[in-house]
Amino acid sequence: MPSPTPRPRHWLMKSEPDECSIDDALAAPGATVPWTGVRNYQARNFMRDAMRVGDGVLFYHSGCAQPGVAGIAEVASQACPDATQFDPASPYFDPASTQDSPRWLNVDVRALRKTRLLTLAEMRSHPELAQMQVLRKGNRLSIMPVTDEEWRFIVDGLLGD
DNA sequence: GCCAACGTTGGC
DNA sequence: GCCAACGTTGGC
Repeated sequence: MPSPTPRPRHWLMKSEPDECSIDDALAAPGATVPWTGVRNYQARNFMRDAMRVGDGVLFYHSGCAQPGVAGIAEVASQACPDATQFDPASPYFDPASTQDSPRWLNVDVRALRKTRLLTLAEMRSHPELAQMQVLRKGNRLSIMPVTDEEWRFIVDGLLGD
């Protein structure tokens, strides 16, 4: 029998630093923030079906002048209904979602440390990272798995500085 | 179920 | 601000 693909244990999660930077996350109570506002089914399903507490997270700054990995974090909760979908004042309000059957979920993410910025350009320069999903043209997913090898390469590199 | 239109993402 | 890529919507 073919062995099933193991569950990813590491993730890359994008955040716009204007909204929540690694500094903001580290300054939050318990250095933990609810990862609300995900409105993409594939990203939601990663949180719902594959993430486990303790999984490693590359905290990635997107939609800014200097995109790249800005810190290391970990998954700190299971996926629960995202409260912002029920808040008409929120930009993430989803009038089609109901309390009985919430459409959107979020995990909590605990920031562990800020690192030097590993820029997209630098990531592209490393053959070891060439297969990373975040480097693919047209990539728009805000949450994606990172392989054990990619995780080790990046974390060792960042923490070795 | 197809597919065009539309909106959003995100790097540059 | 531009534009490529892609997800979603809605008419048919």
